[in-house]
Amino acid sequence: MATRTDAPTRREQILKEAARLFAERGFHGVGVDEIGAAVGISGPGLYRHFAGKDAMLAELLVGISEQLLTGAKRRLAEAEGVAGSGAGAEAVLDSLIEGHIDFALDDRPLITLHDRELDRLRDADRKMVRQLQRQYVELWVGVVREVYPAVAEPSARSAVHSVFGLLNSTPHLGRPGSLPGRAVTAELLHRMARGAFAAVGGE
Amino acid sequence: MATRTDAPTRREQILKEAARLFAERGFHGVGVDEIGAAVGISGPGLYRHFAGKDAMLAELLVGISEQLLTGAKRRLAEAEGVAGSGAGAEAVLDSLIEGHIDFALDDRPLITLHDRELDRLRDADRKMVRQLQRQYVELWVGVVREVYPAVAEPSARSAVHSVFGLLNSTPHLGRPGSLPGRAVTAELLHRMARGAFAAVGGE
DNA sequence: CAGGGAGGTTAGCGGTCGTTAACCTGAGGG
DNA sequence: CCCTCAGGTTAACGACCGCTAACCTCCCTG
Repeated sequence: MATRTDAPTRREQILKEAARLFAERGFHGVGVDEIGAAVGISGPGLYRHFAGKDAMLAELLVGISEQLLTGAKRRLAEAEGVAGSGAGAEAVLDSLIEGHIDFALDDRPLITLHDRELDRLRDADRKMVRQLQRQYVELWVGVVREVYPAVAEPSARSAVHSVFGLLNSTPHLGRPGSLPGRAVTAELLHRMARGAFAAVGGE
Repeated sequence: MATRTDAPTRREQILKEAARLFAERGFHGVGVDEIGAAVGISGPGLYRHFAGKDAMLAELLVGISEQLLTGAKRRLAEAEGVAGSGAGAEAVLDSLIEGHIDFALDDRPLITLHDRELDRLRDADRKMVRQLQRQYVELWVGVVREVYPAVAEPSARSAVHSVFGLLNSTPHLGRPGSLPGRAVTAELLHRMARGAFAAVGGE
């Protein structure tokens, strides 16, 4: 599956810089000239690679949602391949949390965009992103209810959304340098997420 | 101190509608004409009440920050008036959580703005908001470390930010109608917040 | 009853932004 | 050696947006 070690294509450069700028100043707060300047070309040159500013945001958001969902499905399948059921659920939940934390720590601008600029999309794109997000949430809900069978579905769904809020708080934790180390932060977030779920499950 | 039961002034109407619109479409995504239309006047009429669009956002964000900090200080003082120390810390933390949840549930647009549009402020306003936010965080950190003395300060601060992320997830919990009831949601969030802190404190 | 301020209105200016048009250039292939 | 085409460039257009100017109309008050 050829993990990409190639140099990034121009398209990828643009997407990365656009994500950073959108996260910093908001979709409407960034001009196409700035995005172009960030990759060394100027303004309208972007239109050789994207149909428009909207298309960049759409590709970013759809990409994020797909990546999250695909990763979660893979983790679920891997863990179910090992054990039959029961005790495995805890491990799956841990794996989901770990995956989400990796994403939140490594792609902070994307995490920021993910729940901030969704409404700027054209209808078709927004529906697609919403659907992917819903699938991701429902996957978590299923695992959570397997670990804590006493929790009703609406509560589980609220709990999942709230834990996402917790995990997605990484952009507020100070710039990468000031953190006490990536591994320590990841461990802290992981424990808090488990603690939050446990508080719902342990009536 | 005359708890306001009066009809809302025009200024307050404008601020409320502006908050809603800013939260829905972002600061740059809303025009002054739309804000005016939302309160029944049109466009430039707003300038009889505010110096400009920026001033509305500034007043909103400073107001939120002051309200949060003031409420937290009051709760801290009240609880310290009752008990001397020790066992009271738990009660103070519960009170802080309760206050933050009330705010997150009752003023969702403001919660959304609070961590989303801060960068659109003029330097002076942004510094003031940041300072108020910092005081609020530090107040929480102090209480958390009183309840869980084993937690180092940087961890406590990260934990507080993350719990804010958890509590501020209310805008993602579905529109007010679909919630299982305000009291139930508040209880759920409260338990999750306590569970998250406990997971950090109970090594 | 004069007058003045509070709170509106519409017209319009200046700047910015997304997008298109027209043109240029260098590398690869027949 | 020419042709093509990917990937740039600058100029410019049309729309929109924040804000000001100029004006109007009540309502209160001396």
